[in-house]
Amino acid sequence: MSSQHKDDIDTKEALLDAAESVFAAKGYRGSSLRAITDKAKVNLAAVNYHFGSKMGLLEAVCERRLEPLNKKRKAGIEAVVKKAAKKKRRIKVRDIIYAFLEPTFKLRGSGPGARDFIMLIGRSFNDPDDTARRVFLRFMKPMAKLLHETLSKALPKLPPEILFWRMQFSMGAFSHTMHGDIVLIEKMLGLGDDCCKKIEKDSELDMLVDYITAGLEA
Amino acid sequence: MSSQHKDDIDTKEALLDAAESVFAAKGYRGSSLRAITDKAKVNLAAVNYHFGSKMGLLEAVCERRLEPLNKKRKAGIEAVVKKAAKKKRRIKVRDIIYAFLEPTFKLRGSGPGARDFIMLIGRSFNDPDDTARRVFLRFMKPMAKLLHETLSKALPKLPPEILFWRMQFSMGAFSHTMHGDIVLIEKMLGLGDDCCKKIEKDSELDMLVDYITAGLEA
DNA sequence: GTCTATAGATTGATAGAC
DNA sequence: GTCTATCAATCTATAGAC
Repeated sequence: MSSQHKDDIDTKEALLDAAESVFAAKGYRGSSLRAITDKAKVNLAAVNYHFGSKMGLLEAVCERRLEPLNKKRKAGIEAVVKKAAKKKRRIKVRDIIYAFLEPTFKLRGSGPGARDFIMLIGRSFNDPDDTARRVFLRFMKPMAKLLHETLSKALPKLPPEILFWRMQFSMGAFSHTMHGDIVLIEKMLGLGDDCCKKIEKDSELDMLVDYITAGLEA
Repeated sequence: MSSQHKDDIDTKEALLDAAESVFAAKGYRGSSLRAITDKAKVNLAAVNYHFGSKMGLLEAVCERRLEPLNKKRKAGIEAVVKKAAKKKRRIKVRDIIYAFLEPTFKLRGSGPGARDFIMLIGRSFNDPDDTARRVFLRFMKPMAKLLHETLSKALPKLPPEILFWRMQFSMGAFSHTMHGDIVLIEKMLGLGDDCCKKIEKDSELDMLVDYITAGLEA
C-alpha cells in the first residue's frame, strides 16, 4: 500500500466520521460542508473529489453503516422464522421486534461514531429535507417489506392495513427514541437528572421491545 | 375599523397562513422567508415589520394554534380526572390518552391550514434546528407535565422512570403519525393505494389511542 | 490528491423613499 | 405600513495551480 493510497483512505474515513457526527447533530440541511471538513481537518474540495456532492457524502455515510446493519437484521428475522417453523409454532411478535431492534442497539453501544449514526437514522426518518429522507428510505425499503411480511405471519388475523398503521406507530416510537434529546425532555418534566440514565444502559432495548410488542398485539 | 387596520390584520393573517404551510412542508431551516412572502403575496419586509424575525414568525404561528389547542387538552384531561374522582374509580389510561389526542385530530380535520399546522408540530418535535425545537418545546412543556402527572395517578405501580420512557415512545408514535408521509411509505411496502386511506378518515385516532394505551399498560 | 481562490446562488435582515 | 434596493453572510460546487 503506497502512502498516497493510505492518505486517500484516511481522508475518506475522516470525512465519513465527521459527516455522520455533524449530520446527526444538525440535520442534513443544517450541516454545511465547511463544518464537516473543518471537523475532519481536510480541505473543503475533498468532499467533491471523493463523494461528488453533499448528497453523495450522505449516501456513503449511510451505506457504510446500513449495509452490515441490515444484513444482521435480516439474518436475525430469518432465524426467528426458521426456529418457529422447526418447532411448528407460530412466530412470536416479540421475537421479530427483538431481532430487528437488537442489532441497532448493539451498534449504538459500540462507540461514539456508531452512536452518532444511530441518532442520524432516527433523525433522517423525519428529516424535513427531501434529499435526506429519500436517501434513507431507499436503504430502509427492503427491511420494511421484510418486517411487514414477517409480522403478517405472526399476526394472521390482523387486517394488513391495521398492521400497516401499527407499524407506522412503532417506527415513530423507534426513531424518536433513537434521536430524542432525553436530557432536555427530562428537564422539561422536572424529573431528577438520574431518573432516565438509570434505565438507559441496561434495559432501554427491552423496554422498547415490550412497548412495541404490546402495541402491535393490542 | 380603518381600512389601514384591516389591511394590517390581513397581511398578518396571510403571513401566518403561508408560514404554517411552508414550515410544515419544508421544516424551519428549509423554509425561506421569500417562499413564505411569495405564497402570502405580501412584501418580504413585512415579516420583519410584523414579527421581528423568522423566529418571531414561527412563534406567532405556534401561538395562534397551540393556545386554544392546549386549553382544550387541559380541560379534557381535568374532566377525566374529575369524573373518576366522582365515581371513586381509578382514572383510565385510555381516557387520558383520548382526552389528549382527540383535540389534535379534531383540529386537523377542521381545514387545510389546521392540517398543515398539525404536520408542523409533528415535525417540530424532531426538527434538526435548535430554534424550531426550542420554540415548540416551550409550548409543550406544561402539557407534558400535566400528562406525566395524570398518567402517574392512573398507573401508580409503574416506576416514574419507566413511565417516562413509555411516554417517550408514545410521543414518538404520535408525532411521527402527525407528519409522516403515509403515501410514500405505503408505496415503499408495495401495498395498494387505498390500503391506508380506507382507515385514515374514520378511525386513525382510535387506532393510535389503542396502540398507545396498550404500550403504556404493557 | 490536495490546495487556494472564487464563481454563482440564496439567505435573513434592514435602510430609506413613499 | 408598504415598497424597492441592497448589504453582508452563507452556502455548494468547481476551476486551475501545484
